[in-house]
Amino acid sequence: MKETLLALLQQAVDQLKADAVIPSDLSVRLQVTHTKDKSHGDLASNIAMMLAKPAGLPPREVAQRVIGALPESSAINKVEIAGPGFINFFMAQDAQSEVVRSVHDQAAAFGHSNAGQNKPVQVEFVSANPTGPLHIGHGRGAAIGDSICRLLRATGWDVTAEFYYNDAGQQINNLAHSVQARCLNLTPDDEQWQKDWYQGEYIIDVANDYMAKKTIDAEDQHVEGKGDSQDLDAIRHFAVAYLRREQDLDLKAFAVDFDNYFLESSLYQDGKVEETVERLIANGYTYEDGGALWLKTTAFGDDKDRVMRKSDGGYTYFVPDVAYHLNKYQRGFKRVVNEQGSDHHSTITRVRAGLQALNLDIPQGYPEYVLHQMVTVMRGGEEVKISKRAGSYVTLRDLIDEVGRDATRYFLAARRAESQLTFDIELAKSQTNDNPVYYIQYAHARVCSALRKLNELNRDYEETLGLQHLDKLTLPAETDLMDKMSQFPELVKSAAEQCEPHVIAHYLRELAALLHGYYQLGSDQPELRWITDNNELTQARLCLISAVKQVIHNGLALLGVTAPEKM
RNA sequence: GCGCUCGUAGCUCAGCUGGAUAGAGCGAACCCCUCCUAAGGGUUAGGCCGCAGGUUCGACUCCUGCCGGGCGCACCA
Repeated sequence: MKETLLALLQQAVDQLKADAVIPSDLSVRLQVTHTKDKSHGDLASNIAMMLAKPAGLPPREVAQRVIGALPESSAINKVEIAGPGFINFFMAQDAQSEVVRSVHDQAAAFGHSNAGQNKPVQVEFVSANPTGPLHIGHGRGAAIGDSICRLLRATGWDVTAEFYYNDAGQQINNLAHSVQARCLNLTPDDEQWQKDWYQGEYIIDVANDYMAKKTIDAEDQHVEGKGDSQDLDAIRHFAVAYLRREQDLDLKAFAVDFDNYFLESSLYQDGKVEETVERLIANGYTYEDGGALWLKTTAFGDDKDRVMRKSDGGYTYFVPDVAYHLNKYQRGFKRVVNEQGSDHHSTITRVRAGLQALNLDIPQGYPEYVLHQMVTVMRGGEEVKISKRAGSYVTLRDLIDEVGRDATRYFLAARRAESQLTFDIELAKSQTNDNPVYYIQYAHARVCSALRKLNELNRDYEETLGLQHLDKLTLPAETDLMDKMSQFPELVKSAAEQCEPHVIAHYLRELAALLHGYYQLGSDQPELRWITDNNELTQARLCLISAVKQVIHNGLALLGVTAPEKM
């Protein structure tokens, strides 16, 4: 419907250029919006106000000219000039109802597009250190990152979801020592216990399994516990494998899948870190000072230069990061999205600076970042404090077990990434209308329920017949639903472009509200029920609500939330 | 102190990359089940969009400066 109008407007603009009302070389960005207020029609354009200046005419007069140049179309019922110069379009009913047909035709693909033209994009998210279970912050990253992947896939991108394991740094040494200490039956109260060791209970489990010579059996790794408390390398190897498996299981329970797992250690093994460093040196962006090797990140907008190689010979964390992103680029990912916690935002400048300093024509804004803010967990009005060192924190697994996967995913993805998020466990668990997840899912189930009811009445759902009688759907509640559904494809497109899954969550809440309102009409006036004595009308209505059901299904799928048939 | 980010109804949040009188939900006050799930619907109340300037036909949206919250400012990750 919107596309139709855009095409018509384009013709009108071309005509105005031909008539020399506006300069022929003027590039015009056509804008058509869905109106908030139905008295303003269905769609509106601000084109006249945009063209007022180049045309040298008052906006309302330009509007008159645009309308005059508009080709005849059966899709448009009425056109009005309003306010400062808006052109309001009242669309014909059959132009509105065509969306119902589209949904039936395209089904699960409705809302999808080929905007990405099958180009490769890599999305890196979660990327937690394998030093402990995933917590709610990782959960937010997982929910957002995975939804971004789904959005990009839906819009025609060739997506690779990747998890980067920092399995080579100091944190891993701390992990190994922590496990070793537990193997030796040390506790955090002992004098030998160092303060940067991990105190969590799970470390004891790792130590016990290692000593019991258990085997870690996962997709890409098979590691046996050696049972030797003196072999730190073996402990490290086992502990990392153990925790990676735990994290994988958590993610699986969260319905988050990765196409690739990338190990930081492999960058060292393959000499990629050395290679990167040498290239940076060769390009003249480094210097030695105080026994350390520095990168001139200030040449690329950083506050100060950064140490690459410490005086003890070790690399700082961002060096393998640069090597890793070079690797991404060389793997052919011209577009990369990194979803991570905003507490890591200082890496952005460094990684980008490092990539620029390689002189390989990697674009300046590479890679893209989506940063999410912290999550505060509330239980019964009390904040649940998260402290990793002390081992007392809300794990993702706990949340999934207590709250459920769907609600957890929805709540973590329903807010803009940049805003802080308060996760209310009681609210997420509640199965009432307070809870948007159930509200939306119920709308889906409600349609399913109506179709079941039809069967109980020994009547059939006749889709073809219904689609032939969509013109009978003229109630405001019905056209509102059509209008809302017709917005879905553009919404998905923009959500994917902006990497903003939360808009899908909000949209679904609104669509569900319209559906519930439509249902409720039948309480007051039986003739407004979905199932009536008039079969043609009934079938048309069933087509409409089936379409809504499909759109809710498609939208929830983008968030990784299920759409139950029954609740 | 510097950088990033946020500041919209009592609370939790939207506001489509500048558009028409700022929207939802919860909470508050009422109202609606002989009816396809009341896991629902309706009505009312509630706002100097943090503050002050600027940009223009037009600003919650863009720019600048303050104020306030979060995060980050290591030869840590």
